[in-house]
Amino acid sequence: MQSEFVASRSADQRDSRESRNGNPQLDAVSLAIIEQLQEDGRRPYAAIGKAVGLSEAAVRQRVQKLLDQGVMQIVAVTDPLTVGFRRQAMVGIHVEGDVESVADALTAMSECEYVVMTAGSFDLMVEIVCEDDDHLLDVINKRIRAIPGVRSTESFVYLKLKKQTYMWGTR
Amino acid sequence: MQSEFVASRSADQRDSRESRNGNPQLDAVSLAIIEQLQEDGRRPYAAIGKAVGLSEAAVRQRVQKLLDQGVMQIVAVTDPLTVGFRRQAMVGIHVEGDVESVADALTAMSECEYVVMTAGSFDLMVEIVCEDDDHLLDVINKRIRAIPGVRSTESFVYLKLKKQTYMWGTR
DNA sequence: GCCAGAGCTGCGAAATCCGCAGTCTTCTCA
DNA sequence: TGAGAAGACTGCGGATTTCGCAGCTCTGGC
Repeated sequence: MQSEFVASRSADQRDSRESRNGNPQLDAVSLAIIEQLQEDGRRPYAAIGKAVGLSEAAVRQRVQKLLDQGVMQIVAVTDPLTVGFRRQAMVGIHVEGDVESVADALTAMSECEYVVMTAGSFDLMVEIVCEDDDHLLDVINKRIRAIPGVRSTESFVYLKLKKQTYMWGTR
Repeated sequence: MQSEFVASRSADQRDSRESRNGNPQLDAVSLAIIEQLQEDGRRPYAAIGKAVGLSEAAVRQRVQKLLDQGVMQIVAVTDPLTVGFRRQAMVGIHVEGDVESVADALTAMSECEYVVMTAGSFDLMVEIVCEDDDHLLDVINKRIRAIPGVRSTESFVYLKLKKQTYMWGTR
């Protein structure tokens, strides 16, 4: 299973040249490769090579490295509604004590699709994907509020998803 | 370019059998195919076929149909930080008047990665990806607040992305 | 100058993709 | 009730892509 990002990576996965924040430094060619794959994740290496000015083999090696490093992943993404998850919500969380440990507990929950630590009136924001209202209620009231350190929550139930892109770096 | 979801689809793209909300109904086999591609977007059709009990050609036809229908897309997703976007934020928006038109305006902005209409104390929530603080400030104060109907906004700057998955339907 | 490592190219074999013809089932309608 | 249309699947062969590897070039360290 590789469809998960975790912010920190182990040392042996890092590139030799890395920037201040510990992430590998990408050159223009790698960015161009990523752009190609953001348009179509199954585009052949030869076609990408032609677009970015590299041989098929070189593109293949770069893509493999980007995947190994965790810089990028190639996956199917779906509209949750279509796949049977009828309730989604963003939940803002106020924490007392250690925010990181609360975040870890949330990360471990399969219903939490997206967990981010924020500055502002919430300490954490979490996106939740559920099958129905009962499921959502259960997750928020029983599971999230039961985590030690969670002081209060505020929920924003999704009415309509208007846009969802994956085009970072294509601007 | 196909890396964008829009919630409403034109009539001719719809499946013959569709559920109440207008989305195509997926059977267990299509879900299983999606799961396979959520683990690895480049997995060969033959391997998927073996896993779900279908021929290579049948898998290929189903995948093509899922892509055409907009149920799923196969794309590269990246860690924005690695690709040079150092500031991300979730912005909650209070709207007066037509929420949909504000949402459309936000959808048109390339910095808005994610736009969703919500119930709760915000009418809209938007995820923004920027290169730096100046860029973020410009987007929020100059661009978003300039949209007619936007009454006020509240920002939550990302400190740390803890989890980001694409595993809907894999539970 | 020499070595080691990283990155690229070219190439042949193996695997995959792709289009198509044919089969089977279901559904519709006269 | 039967003809016919539509949808979905299989099998197959040719085209394309992927994959592994040997060899080349460039760079940095010593």
